[in-house]
Amino acid sequence: MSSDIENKCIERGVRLTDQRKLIAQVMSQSTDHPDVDELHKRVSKVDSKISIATVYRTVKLFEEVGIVAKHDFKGNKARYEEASQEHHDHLIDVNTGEITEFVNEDIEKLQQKVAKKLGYELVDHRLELYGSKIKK
Amino acid sequence: MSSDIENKCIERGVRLTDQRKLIAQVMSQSTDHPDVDELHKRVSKVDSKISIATVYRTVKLFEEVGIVAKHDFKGNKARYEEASQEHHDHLIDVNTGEITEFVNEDIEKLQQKVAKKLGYELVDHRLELYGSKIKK
DNA sequence: ATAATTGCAAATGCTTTGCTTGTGA
DNA sequence: TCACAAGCAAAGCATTTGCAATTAT
Repeated sequence: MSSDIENKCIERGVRLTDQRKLIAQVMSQSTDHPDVDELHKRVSKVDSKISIATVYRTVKLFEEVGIVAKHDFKGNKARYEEASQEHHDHLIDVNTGEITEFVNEDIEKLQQKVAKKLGYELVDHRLELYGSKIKK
Repeated sequence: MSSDIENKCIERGVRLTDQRKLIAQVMSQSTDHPDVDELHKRVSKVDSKISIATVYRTVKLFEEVGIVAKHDFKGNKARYEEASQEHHDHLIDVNTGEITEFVNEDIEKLQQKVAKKLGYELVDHRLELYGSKIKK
């Protein structure tokens, strides 16, 4: 019954309030990458009294403890997704905003290589592809 | 005497005011990637009456006509650089904010390939590496 | 001449925060 | 019980904009 996110909260000492449980549940069910407004809309359907400040605080907290991932794609407000074990990057449809996740090991390796060559240890990276659907 | 940016303005029908000339000159001389505040500081040394609103407007205009490039690196305000003919990506020093530009054709090709495989035509992309200097 | 640009301050949009009341462990 | 969380409204921060005065062509 309790979601994966809820378990992670318990593990990581995050106090479980009704609001957090609800936000966790909505995040778990979301397959897209909602922004805070959208998240607030979704949780409001269940609890109409929940404040958007709480959504902001919760999403930030969840990010800090590694439960969700935050993305600042071009020209938009921050969007969130449940943190997954496997790293992946994103392709954003420039027409619809739709997001496709992908993994490419070759690119990952090349990034490491580039950083090293420049004298850096790679601690993070951001790779976003922006594209428009090819009609077939 | 007139900078490269000034010539581009003339070519592209951008009216040349003293403020724009000054901002163009400062951008041309900058080898780093200054944000609007920093740009405003630099131009203010020459013209103390220039408004930050003008810097915002100018930088936006220059971007629209392809004279400068805007970057929204993680967690910071927008930073700008003079648009260069050759595409490049950025490695950001997480400790100092220092930026190193790089080009990697293999990564570029792989990005095209990934997009294509997912059914998209690649129209834009963003690749940023975040690293910390390796002491030797 | 006159349409575009500036400077200023007010407005914006997203996000954070102070404070008082409510609540999970 | 009592430190922490929620709700609300106010504050912050980067950026944009309305308007009257100024300027480039």
